Amino acid sequence: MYRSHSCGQLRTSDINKEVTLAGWVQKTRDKGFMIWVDLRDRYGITQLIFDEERTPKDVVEKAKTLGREFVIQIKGTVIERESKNKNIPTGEIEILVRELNILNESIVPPFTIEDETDGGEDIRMKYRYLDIRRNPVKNSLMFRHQVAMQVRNYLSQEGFIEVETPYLIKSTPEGARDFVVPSRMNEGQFYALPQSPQTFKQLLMVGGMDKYFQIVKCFRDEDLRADRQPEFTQIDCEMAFVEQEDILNIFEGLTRNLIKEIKGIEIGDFPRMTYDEAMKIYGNDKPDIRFGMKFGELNTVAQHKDFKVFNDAELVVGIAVPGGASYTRKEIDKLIDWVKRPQVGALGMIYVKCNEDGTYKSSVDKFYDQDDLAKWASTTGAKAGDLICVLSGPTHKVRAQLSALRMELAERLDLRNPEEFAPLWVVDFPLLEWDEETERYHAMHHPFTSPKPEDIPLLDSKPGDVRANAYDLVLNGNEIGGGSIRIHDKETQALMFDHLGFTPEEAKAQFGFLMDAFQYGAPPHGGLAFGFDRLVAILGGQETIRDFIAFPKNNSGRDVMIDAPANIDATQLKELNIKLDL
RNA sequence: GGUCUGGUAGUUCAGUUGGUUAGAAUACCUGCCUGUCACGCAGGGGGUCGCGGGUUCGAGUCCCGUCCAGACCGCCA
Repeated sequence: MYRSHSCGQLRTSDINKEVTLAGWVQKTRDKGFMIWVDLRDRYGITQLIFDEERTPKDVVEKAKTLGREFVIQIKGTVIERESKNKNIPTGEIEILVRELNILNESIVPPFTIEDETDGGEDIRMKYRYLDIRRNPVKNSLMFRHQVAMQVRNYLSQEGFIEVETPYLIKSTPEGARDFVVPSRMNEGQFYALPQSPQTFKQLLMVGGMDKYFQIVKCFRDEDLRADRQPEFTQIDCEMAFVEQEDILNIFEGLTRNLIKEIKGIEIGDFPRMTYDEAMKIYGNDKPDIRFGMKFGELNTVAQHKDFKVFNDAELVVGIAVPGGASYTRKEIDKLIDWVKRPQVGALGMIYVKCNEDGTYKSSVDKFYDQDDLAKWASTTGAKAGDLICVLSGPTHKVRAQLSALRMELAERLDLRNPEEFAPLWVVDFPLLEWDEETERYHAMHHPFTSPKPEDIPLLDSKPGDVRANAYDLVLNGNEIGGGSIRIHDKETQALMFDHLGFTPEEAKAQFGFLMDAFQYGAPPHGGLAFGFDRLVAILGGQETIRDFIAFPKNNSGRDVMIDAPANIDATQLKELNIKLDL
């Protein structure tokens, strides 16, 4: 037996017990006459004491050789501390050591294994196994486990079955880039890793599984972000014999349960908003509704004067910044520079200070009088003391720009409280989206999403106006889930592929298996998938998902610890019939 | 593919207008220390200033290129 207790376990009630502990040396404090060692494991820290009067001499000598992160086992007696430490749970006791066994030594670690480490991101990723010994990372991984357990319990109780689907599947041109895997046994052919188990879960519905879920890895070969990894985990769900309303209710229940059980916060009915409303009010299909600063469209109250910039614009839109009237000229200029950065891309910004005395001072006083500006203020909901920021231009671009500004200002004004949770359903997404690059429509969600029946006549005349039975679950400005009611008959699916520019032959080659299945009594079905890493990070109050993933990739998609991806040798390439052209 | 920020001791960083032998904290090593717990005290070791080129009497500092890291835009059905 390596240990009788953990390092977080012993209390004053255990005094005089003979115990065996094992763990890592967090720190030694050698006072000469006495040596204290903080012994750490997953459960906590227990202080060991080596004393020149009470501890055998050879054991004291051995204790002097201990370094940070040595793995040791000790036998000793639990005693009461002479001076207690109120800051840790085990702070009233210590172990008077009788026997010390060094199980393994450690070279000096490259950074300190403490909550506030001295190590930067880079070095911690290279030595991730040391990083995981630290409380913040360890706790994040344990938190993830807790959320996963809650999800499994909830869905299982609701009658969902977890079914595994294959990772080696077929590449398809739709959607994100695939990671591909060469097949040795099938010369010149490749598998692809799934971007999601989408078609398989639909086939499970055809198979009568009725309620399916899976906590599953998905793979997308696209550039990374703080909240995006090339391999990530989804809570993938699908149900048969359901309408959109059923799905929203079930997964609203799951989300509400998670927030209650994990965070102890009760949340009522989730608000719902159409895609069109979200774009109009927040310029964004995943609005953060923890704070206001709603868009006010100003075309009717700003396009009647000689200000050409506004008159020529498709959309003139503003937001009220709480307390912004006190900004200095310099601060406002900096804000204007911020929206003019290439990442945001505005050509300029007009502002109106709403003074405390009820007057207005704007950067366009030459064109607009106090009555005009008062109308702007009422449209944007600006109060005395606020600053109205106004952008203009093509609708699509201006909304994105003002939305970026809204989020940036909320960040600066500290309006994004990570302990507050504001979920929101965004519904009625467009079915199709025009792609400038390929000059054709592509599916906004995916090609298996059903159009709203009443909009099907528009498919030929106004494809961009067709709405889908598609919905996203948004939490604090992040898309944490998305799904749709699927197409479940061959004819509609064929019609869809046709509108996406597939020839019938291409459709059959790519998705023939699905359309075949639809001919054998496919039930109406639909579902939803949560981004699990993101969900865990947000519940944990963090922006970045990396600390909730045990071994994440860096910005360039590399694992710096194992140094992957890497070259493979000539024999492997030959076996796979692959020649590199570099 | 693009924009921005950064790269100096094991680590986190400072380094002024280009000017003597590149600093601090922490970590590490040695010694001391009768209750430490961010222990304390004294001493010590530790640097190809990411890499390559250029300007200059002289470059950590200025210029060009390049590599790496991070944030973002594009991209992510």
